[in-house]
Amino acid sequence: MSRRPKSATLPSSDGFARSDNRRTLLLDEAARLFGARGYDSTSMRDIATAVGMLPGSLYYHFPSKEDLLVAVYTIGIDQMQEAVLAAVARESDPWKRLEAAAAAHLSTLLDTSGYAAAVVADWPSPAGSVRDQLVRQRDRYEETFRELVADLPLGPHQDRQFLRLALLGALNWSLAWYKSNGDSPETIARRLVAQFRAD
Amino acid sequence: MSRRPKSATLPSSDGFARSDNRRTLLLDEAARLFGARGYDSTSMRDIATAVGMLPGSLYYHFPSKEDLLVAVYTIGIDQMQEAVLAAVARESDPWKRLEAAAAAHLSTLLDTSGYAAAVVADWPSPAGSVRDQLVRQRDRYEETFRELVADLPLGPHQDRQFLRLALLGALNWSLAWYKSNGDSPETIARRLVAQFRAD
DNA sequence: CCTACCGATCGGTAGG
DNA sequence: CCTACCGATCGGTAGG
Repeated sequence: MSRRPKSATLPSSDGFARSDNRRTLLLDEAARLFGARGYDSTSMRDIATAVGMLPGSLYYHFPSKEDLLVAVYTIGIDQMQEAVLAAVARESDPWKRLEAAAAAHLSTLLDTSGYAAAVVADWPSPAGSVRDQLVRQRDRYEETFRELVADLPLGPHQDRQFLRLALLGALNWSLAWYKSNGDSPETIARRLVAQFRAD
Repeated sequence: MSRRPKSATLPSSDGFARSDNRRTLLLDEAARLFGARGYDSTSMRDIATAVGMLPGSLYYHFPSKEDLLVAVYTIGIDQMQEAVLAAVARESDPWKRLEAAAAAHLSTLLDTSGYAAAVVADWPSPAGSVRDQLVRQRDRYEETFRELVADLPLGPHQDRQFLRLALLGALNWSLAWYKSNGDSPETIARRLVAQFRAD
């Protein structure tokens, strides 16, 4: 459940630590590219160039492109989960808790690292054998939002299932229109959540 | 502003009409594949196979894959625009108008033809020279929603810009979770809109 | 992690 | 719209 491969902080005096630093760099660049262009539109050569390796060398670290995606995806989900849980723990009012969760979700999603963006950008995409595994990770993450919505006092037209779907859609779709020169992700998240407040 | 290339309804007794039927079939299959898998993940060979041509033959109808996307995209936007305007014209209450627009948007988006789905699935993607053209078409379409939201009586926490962004996000993101065996697109759209009603 | 390479697939074209 | 083909690029591998 750590955000980054743990050994990235080891001393670099031996081959193992250096190898791990390269692995971390590789993951970072893969996340950035998958997050910005999507899995299918990113080639192993793109990643190799970004990280300063030759294409074949990537396979020393990951057996396939799909395995690389799974690693990025898992870190991305963990980052969001960790950020949301930490943010929610500081609040007690149900709407304030949801606001905090949305702000954490969005600032992780829109940060430049791209790990969380890779998760959202490739939401339905990878049709291969890893698909079920990725979907399960997402479902587990969304469970937190289900619980947050369960505590909300609702207006007469609202229901919990579609409030959750509408909110997550509003948040995730911001990837399509967000420009980093305007409101901060936190501000955007709070203003999006505000549209669902009936009181 | 027609939904389909007009000549698809011409008699098939000469070469021109037959050629146009093939062109329409080609567009239909391209839309279905772009909508389901996205532009980058669909090859010209996929489309050729679906339409029963050889790969090189596609270039008799469209000079490039990008031109094919632009044609699909334009039809997709036109379909949504037409459906929304027709639906809105039947209502006068502001919320009922927005509901009707959302229902029209979503049933076009989730129908099996894939034209509108191709628009939404490749929202940020095509980075090439056609990008600006596609973005302009979308912006024009979203103008209708801007006007619909302008007529709404709002709650104390709401504002028109973010209500529009949140609603369109909630609607478009349904592509990520919609399964055709549950609620109808119209029902889903109305329930999503209901989450924003403060009264 | 590099060298050197593989077969498959990609968008696209000339000529008919 | 087919035949026949192009150079470029793809994910991936053997051997060191």
